[in-house]
Amino acid sequence: MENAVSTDSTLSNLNERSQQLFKVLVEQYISYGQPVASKSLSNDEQINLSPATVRNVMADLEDLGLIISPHTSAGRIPTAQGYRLFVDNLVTVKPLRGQAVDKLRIELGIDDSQEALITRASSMLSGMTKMAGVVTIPRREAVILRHIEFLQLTSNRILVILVVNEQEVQNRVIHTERAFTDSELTQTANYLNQEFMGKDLSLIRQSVLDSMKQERDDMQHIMKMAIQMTDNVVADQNDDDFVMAGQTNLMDYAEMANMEKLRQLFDAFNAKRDVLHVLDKSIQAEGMQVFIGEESGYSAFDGCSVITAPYKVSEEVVGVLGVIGPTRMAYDKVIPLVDVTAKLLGSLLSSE
Amino acid sequence: MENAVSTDSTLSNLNERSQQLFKVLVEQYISYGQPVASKSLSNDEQINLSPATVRNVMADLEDLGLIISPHTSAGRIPTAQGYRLFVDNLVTVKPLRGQAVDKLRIELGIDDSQEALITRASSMLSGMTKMAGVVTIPRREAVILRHIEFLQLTSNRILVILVVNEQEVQNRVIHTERAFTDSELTQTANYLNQEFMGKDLSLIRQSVLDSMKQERDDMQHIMKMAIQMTDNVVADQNDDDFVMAGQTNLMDYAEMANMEKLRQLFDAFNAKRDVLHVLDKSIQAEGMQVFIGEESGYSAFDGCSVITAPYKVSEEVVGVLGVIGPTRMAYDKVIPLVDVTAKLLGSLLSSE
DNA sequence: AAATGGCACTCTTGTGCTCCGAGTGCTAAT
DNA sequence: ATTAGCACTCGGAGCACAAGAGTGCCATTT
Repeated sequence: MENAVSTDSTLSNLNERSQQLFKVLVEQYISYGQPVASKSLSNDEQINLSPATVRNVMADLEDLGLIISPHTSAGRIPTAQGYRLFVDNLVTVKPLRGQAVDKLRIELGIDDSQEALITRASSMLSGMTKMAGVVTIPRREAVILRHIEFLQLTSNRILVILVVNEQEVQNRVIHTERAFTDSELTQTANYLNQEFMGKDLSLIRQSVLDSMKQERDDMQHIMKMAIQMTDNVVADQNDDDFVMAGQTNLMDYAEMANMEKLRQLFDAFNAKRDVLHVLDKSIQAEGMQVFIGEESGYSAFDGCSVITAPYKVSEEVVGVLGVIGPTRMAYDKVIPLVDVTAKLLGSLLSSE
Repeated sequence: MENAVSTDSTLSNLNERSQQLFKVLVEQYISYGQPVASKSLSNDEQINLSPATVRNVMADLEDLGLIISPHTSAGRIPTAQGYRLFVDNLVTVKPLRGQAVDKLRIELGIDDSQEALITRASSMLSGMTKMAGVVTIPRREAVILRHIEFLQLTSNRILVILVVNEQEVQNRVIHTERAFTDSELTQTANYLNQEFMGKDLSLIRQSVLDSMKQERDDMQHIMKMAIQMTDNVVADQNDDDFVMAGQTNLMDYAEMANMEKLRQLFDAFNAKRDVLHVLDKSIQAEGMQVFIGEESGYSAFDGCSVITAPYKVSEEVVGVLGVIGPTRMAYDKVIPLVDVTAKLLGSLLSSE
C-alpha cells in the first residue's frame, strides 16, 4: 500500500496497549458516530484501564496525529491518518458467511446480459452497504474483430458496423469525399472480414496500414476509414464508463449535511472523470485499495472513503468495482463485501 | 390548461387592481425570495396605494388561497394555487432576443450526432436556467427498416443487427433451438432486405406473419426471430429514456435545503419513472405545460415546478424537453426559453 | 515507573429572558 | 373607498446562566 512506510513508522511508535486502545476508539466512533471519551473507552470490556490512564494514551495518539478533538470538552475522533493506520494494520475484517456469499451469487446470477449483471452488481453493493456502489464496464485488452459491415446512408455518409468480442456491436457514421458503389463497399467488407476475422483490432490496424502501401489507390480511402473506425473503437474503450447506484444513500449521512460539499461530490459523480481516475489507480494496483478522505487527490472526495477491488475474467483484470461512502464506515464489513463481489462478478462474467 | 376552470373562476373574483397587486407580489417574491410585505408593494412604482390599502387587498388574496403568510410578522408568499393563476393568466413572458436565439442555435448546432444534440440541449437548458434540464430521446412513430443482418455467434445464439431510421443501429442476441448455416442466415437476411427495406417495422411484422402461413417450414423459425426482434425494438421505443443535466444545480436553492426532500427528488430522477410520467403528460397535451408543486401528482416534486414543451420533427411530436426547478423560479424567462429550445431542437433534428 | 484519583478548567449545549423590528389587523378619521 | 394610527403578534438576536461532558495535569498510590 502506498502509505505503508509512514503508517508502519507510526505503528512502531505505538506499544501493544496503545494500538488496542486506538483500535477500540476507531471502532466505537464508527459504530456511534460520536467523539469517543476516555471514560467510554475505559468502560469497554477489552480495556482495563482507568479513564485517567486512557487520557494519557489518547494525548500521545493525538500527538501522533491519529486522533483529534473537535473541542476541549468533547472526546476524540480519528483523523484521516488514523483511519489509514486502522485500515492498514488494525482492522479485523469480518468475512462474509458462506451462506451470505451464496445469496450474493444467486442474486447476481439471475441476470443474463453483461450489462444487467454490471448494473445489478452495482446496486447490490449499494444496497448492502447503504452507500454508493460503482462498477466499471469490463474492458478486455484484446478487441477481436468478428464482423465488419459498411452501409451507405447518403452519397457521402457511410455507416460502419463493427461486431467485436462475441457480441458487442459498435457503429459510427463516417463522412467520405466521394461516393462509393454498393459493390465497392461489399467488396471491401468481404476483404476485411476474410482477412481479419478473429484478429485483434490493433493488429488489423497495423496490417491495413502496411498493405495500403502497395494496394491500389481505389481502396485507399475506404481503408483509411476502416482505420479511423478501429481507432475510434479503441479510443472508446479508453474513455470507459462505469455504472453507479445508490448515490442518494449518501445524503442520509450526517457528515454529508454540508450542501456545498455534497454538491461537489455529486458533480464529481456526474463528471465521471475524477471517479474514473480513482478507479484507475485500483486497476493498476491489481489489488484491493482503500482511499481515505482526500488521499485520492480530489477535494470532492474528502470526508469520503472509496474501497475498490479489481475483477478478473480468466486471470485478466477487466474492470474495478467498489463502494463510496463517508470516511466513517464499517470497514470491517465493507472490505470483505467488495472483495467477494469482485470475485463473484469475475466468475460470473467468465462463465457467460 | 387543465386547471383553467378553477383558475378562471378565481380570476373573476379579482378586480383589475387586485390582479395587478398580486402579480407584483409574485414577481417580487420570485426576485428576492423573501415574503413580501405590504409596505414593499406600496413602494413599487406600479402601485399607488398606501400599505394599509395593500393590506386589505392582501387579506382578500389570502382568503382566496392565492397567498399565505408564514407567520404573523412576515409578509406573504404565493401558494401553489397562486403560482398557477400567475402562470396561466398574469405572467408577462419576456421573449428571447433574436440575438440570443441565434446564439442558442449556433451552440446547439455544433454537434452532429443525434445523441450529442440531445445531451447538449439538456445541458444548455440547465446552464441557462441554473436549474435541471431534461430532454427525452426522440421517438418517431414510424420505424423504417434500412438493413437487417444475422450473425451466428455460437450454434444456438444469433446476433441480429438492425439499422433503422437512417442511422440508428439496434442489436440483440437471440437464442435458437437449432443451428443455422451461414447461407441460411444470409438468405433470410437478403430476403428481408429486398422485401422490406424502407418499410415500417409494424407493417413488416404483419407481412411476415401473413407470409409465414404459406412459407416453407424451414424459414419459419428464423422468421419468428425476426418478428421477435422487431417487437423488441418497438418495445424499446416505449420504455424510452431521457437525458438530464444539472441536477446538482438544484442543491443551491434554499428551498431544497431539506435533505429528506432532496433525496426523494434525486431518487425520482434516478428511477426515471415519475419524471417520465410527467413528461408524458406534456407529449400528450402537445403544447407547453407548467406543473407547479405537487400538481404533477408526485410528492417528490412538491416545492418544484416542471416546465415542458414537446418538440417536433416534420410536424410530428417526437419528444419533450423541459426544465425542473424550485416553484419559485423566473417563469417569465424560463417559459420562452423552453419554448424556443424545443423549436430549435426540432428544426435541427429535422435538418439532420 | 506506571497507573490512578482528584480537581480545576474549558467548552458546548440548552434554557430562559429581554428587546427590537417587521408586519399585520382593526378602527376611526378623511 | 382610502388611509393614518395604533395595538398586537411573532421571530430572531443577544445575553446570562447552569449543567454536563471531557480534558489536562498534578499529587498520590501501587
